[in-house]
Amino acid sequence: MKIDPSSPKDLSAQIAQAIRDAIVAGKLIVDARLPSETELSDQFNVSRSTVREALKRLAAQSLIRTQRGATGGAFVNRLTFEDAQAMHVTTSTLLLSMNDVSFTQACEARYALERACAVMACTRRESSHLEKMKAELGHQAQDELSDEAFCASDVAFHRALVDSASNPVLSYQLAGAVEAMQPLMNMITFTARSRVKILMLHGNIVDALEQRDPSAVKDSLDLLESYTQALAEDLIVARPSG
Amino acid sequence: MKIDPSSPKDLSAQIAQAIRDAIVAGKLIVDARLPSETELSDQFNVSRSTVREALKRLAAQSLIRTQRGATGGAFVNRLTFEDAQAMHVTTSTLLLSMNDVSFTQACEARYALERACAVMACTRRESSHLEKMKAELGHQAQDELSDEAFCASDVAFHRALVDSASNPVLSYQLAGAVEAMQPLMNMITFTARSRVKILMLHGNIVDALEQRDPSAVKDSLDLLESYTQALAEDLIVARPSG
DNA sequence: CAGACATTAATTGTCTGACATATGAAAATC
DNA sequence: GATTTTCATATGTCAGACAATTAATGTCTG
Repeated sequence: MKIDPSSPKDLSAQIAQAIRDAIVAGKLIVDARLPSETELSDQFNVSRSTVREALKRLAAQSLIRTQRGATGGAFVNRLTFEDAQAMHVTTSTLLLSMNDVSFTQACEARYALERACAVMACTRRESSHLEKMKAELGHQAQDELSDEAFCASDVAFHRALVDSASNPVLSYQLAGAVEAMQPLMNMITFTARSRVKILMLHGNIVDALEQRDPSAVKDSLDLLESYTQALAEDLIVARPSG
Repeated sequence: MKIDPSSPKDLSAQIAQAIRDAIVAGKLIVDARLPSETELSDQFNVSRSTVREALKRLAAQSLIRTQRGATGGAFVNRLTFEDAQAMHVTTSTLLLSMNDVSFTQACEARYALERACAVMACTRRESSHLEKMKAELGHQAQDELSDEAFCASDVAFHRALVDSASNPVLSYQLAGAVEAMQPLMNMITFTARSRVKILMLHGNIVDALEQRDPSAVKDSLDLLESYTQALAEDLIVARPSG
């Protein structure tokens, strides 16, 4: 692991990259302990502060964890699906909010991915998944729900749908797409009538899943997508200024 | 933005979180300049080193960029699809390598997502996409290619397929799934015979896309998935120890 | 001997102050 | 007016110190 002091990049960035490469290449395996900060500063011939900045960069990516005390130090972290998913959601949310992606485009991507799960979910879904979805339906039927709460339940419903495909890799990949949509969905004002319609469409999805009917699931998702897009369309027409 | 000195979390982690929250909430917009490190250390009542560690954490997530000099400082970064995609690929790759995810599971997720693009690609694909895919086919036909190079071309082919759906949100989401598979694919030894077969299946996909035939694209992808899974199956049988 | 308690050593977390380096803007000079 | 110099400001790096945490070790006591 070599460092170039004349590189345009910060020393701490170079050191972080060197350690990251070692992890990706498998030279540092999970739970392996890195040399202490003092040892690293000797190896790289930089100050301890610089090493620490490098380690903080890696910690921000959940690549390492640190522990104080006698047997402490920095350890290669096992990246869990949970951690990765949380990072993915944050990144996706910011990506959408910072790049004025059209609602149409984001929505299209989301439903395209969800449809991909639908077929698998039909063969794999268990009763617990259906119960989770039905619980969310019950929640969405409450009149006094705020728009935000309605959207949050909507996200939970779709997360359950994705999870019912019983493939954690798929769930992880789709979490970003589904959850990152929430801020955009929150912009929609759901009237009582639109809520009833969405509830009905959600019900169709659950029914189709219950009967393990892939094409019915696909059709219900298509309808829901069209309706969501139409609601967003109305929003743009109603508020052309903002 | 408040900091709790008695919290179990590091001060630098708390400060990073506070600034991150401000960015996500839109209180700090793109290209906004953060207070200088000295000002931040006064505001949070911590030392400059602690502030710097917090800023490095944010920089590691591409949330800010820093610039030296008189008018320099830390600025809120516009997260580009390119940045987000690179981060997603790194995370996904590590996630798969650290959690002994089965080839079957990862492969299944990948093809499920690709199928989702297929329908859209049929209506949206442009000739440039087809040309890119055909170029990769030509590449894959070369006998002297190493297994690694063959896999790399395979990834490029599938990336082109995903991109031909012309939805950047979709491309971003799928890049992780497709590219993270490469290390797993690299474990497969591609015989001359299996290469010919894969080449043929890839050809079928391109043909179906050219004719804008969604069900034909889907069928070719199904065949390719089955064949890939079968190759992996052979690998496990042939090398049960490793 | 067993358990409670104190000591110690190792390690990260934080602070302080200094200097190096980069860079735009203002001032001085031609 | 154009060019050069100076300067102020900001991040990048370094060095050294102390605080806080924690496991291992040593010590005392019953």
